[in-house]
Amino acid sequence: MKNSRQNTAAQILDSLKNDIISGEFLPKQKLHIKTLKEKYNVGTSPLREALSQLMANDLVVSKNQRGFYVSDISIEDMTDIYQTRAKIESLCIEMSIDKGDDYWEANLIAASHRLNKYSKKEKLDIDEWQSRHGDFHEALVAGCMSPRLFQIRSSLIEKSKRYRSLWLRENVSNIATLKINQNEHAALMILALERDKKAVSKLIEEHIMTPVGIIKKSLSQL
Amino acid sequence: MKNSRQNTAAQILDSLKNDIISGEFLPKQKLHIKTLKEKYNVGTSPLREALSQLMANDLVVSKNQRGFYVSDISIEDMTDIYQTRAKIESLCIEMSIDKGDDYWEANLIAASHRLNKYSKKEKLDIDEWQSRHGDFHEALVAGCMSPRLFQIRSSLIEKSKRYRSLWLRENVSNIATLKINQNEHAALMILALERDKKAVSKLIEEHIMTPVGIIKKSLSQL
DNA sequence: CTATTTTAAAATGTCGACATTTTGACATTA
DNA sequence: TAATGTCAAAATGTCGACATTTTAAAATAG
Repeated sequence: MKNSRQNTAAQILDSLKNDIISGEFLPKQKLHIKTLKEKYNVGTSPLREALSQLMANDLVVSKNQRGFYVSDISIEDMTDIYQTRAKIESLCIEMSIDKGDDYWEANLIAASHRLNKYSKKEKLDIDEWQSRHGDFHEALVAGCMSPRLFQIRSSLIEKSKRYRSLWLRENVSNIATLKINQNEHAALMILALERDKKAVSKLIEEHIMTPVGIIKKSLSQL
Repeated sequence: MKNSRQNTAAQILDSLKNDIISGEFLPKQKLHIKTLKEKYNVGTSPLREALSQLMANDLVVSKNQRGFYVSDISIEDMTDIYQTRAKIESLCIEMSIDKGDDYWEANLIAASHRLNKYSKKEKLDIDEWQSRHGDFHEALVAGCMSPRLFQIRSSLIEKSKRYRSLWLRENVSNIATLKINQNEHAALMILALERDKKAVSKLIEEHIMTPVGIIKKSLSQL
């Protein structure tokens, strides 16, 4: 009963990824093979395999014969990621509007309803809110129907997670921000259903860029 | 004197990538660890590391405890990659037009000239042409200044290489196609310099989608 | 003759050991 | 004192062996 139906390498990959995104391992920090082996109770091979994949995900960098390091973060990188995310999201939505059918519309309305209801609650669990929020944005782009573009979108969302946690720390208790956010979500849905590509594009780009200012401040304080 | 200043894993990565893209390993083909170890004269660890990274690049897939396979190709996948590439390239160029300065313009003109001169030659080496062609398109998008977007662009070009080889096989001797191509290249440059975003966008998307029809035919004959 | 079970061969994924390279402290020299 | 050189300790990257799982061929039962 060693493996619950999964590779050791794959397990380590998840753990390491989470520990880097959550900030347990800090940017630029050295990742000593020996330490990691002890921490996760694994051998060399699966650990190095996981690190290899994290390299391809830009979360880890390696210098030849000089080991692995958590990749650095910076304001420039953060801005670039968010700008690119905004452009890609806009592209996805425009394609959704071109191709989306009745099911796309229905699912979008449903996801919007779920997010809206939850956002009005008194005591809200941040994880549940994040889940519904993610689902809403996914419903918006679901009509695009391009696996490769989705892959790019997911990858960018992953990359932005490291920075997003900074924004959440500042805004977890800030209800006002959430309300503004909620107005934007409502507007996004309406404009999408009206098939107003130009307007949705503009709004979604602004919407995604919202956290950038706050994260910038947080980063420059480090 | 074992390593000429590079990891074994990195060397294997390059070799394997090339051998998959060039078609030496066929789609869906099983990649036996033992065979690969003998072919490349390496041990288990660096080989598995290379395979891990190729997984992240979608050139290899792995089923748990059932080994590695060259990822499959299909008309749907090819179309999706090229469509996405077209959209991304269009995005890059629009940003270039927004941000490009005099140096961008000058480099674009230079790259265009180099491609143009070479395309008019009698006997042309396909590798040299490809190099100049790649440089021209890179010059077009160079003003965009987004590392992350470039990364996405490069990744898509890599992915399309497997299919592109089919197109080249059909058109390597077809001069007429090249001439049409050359007219488009000239038009692209002129429109870019005139900062006509709409027109460049439209043209570049068509330009990138050109090979799709031919590749489709080649693929359905397999 | 077909379907299930058994069994041996092959292949995968993991581990710990080893050789090579890097690092940083200490000694030597200018 | 600063700069250079030496050398041991630490860390990396690679290898081959081993345990576990999968495969597919032979044997058995229905």
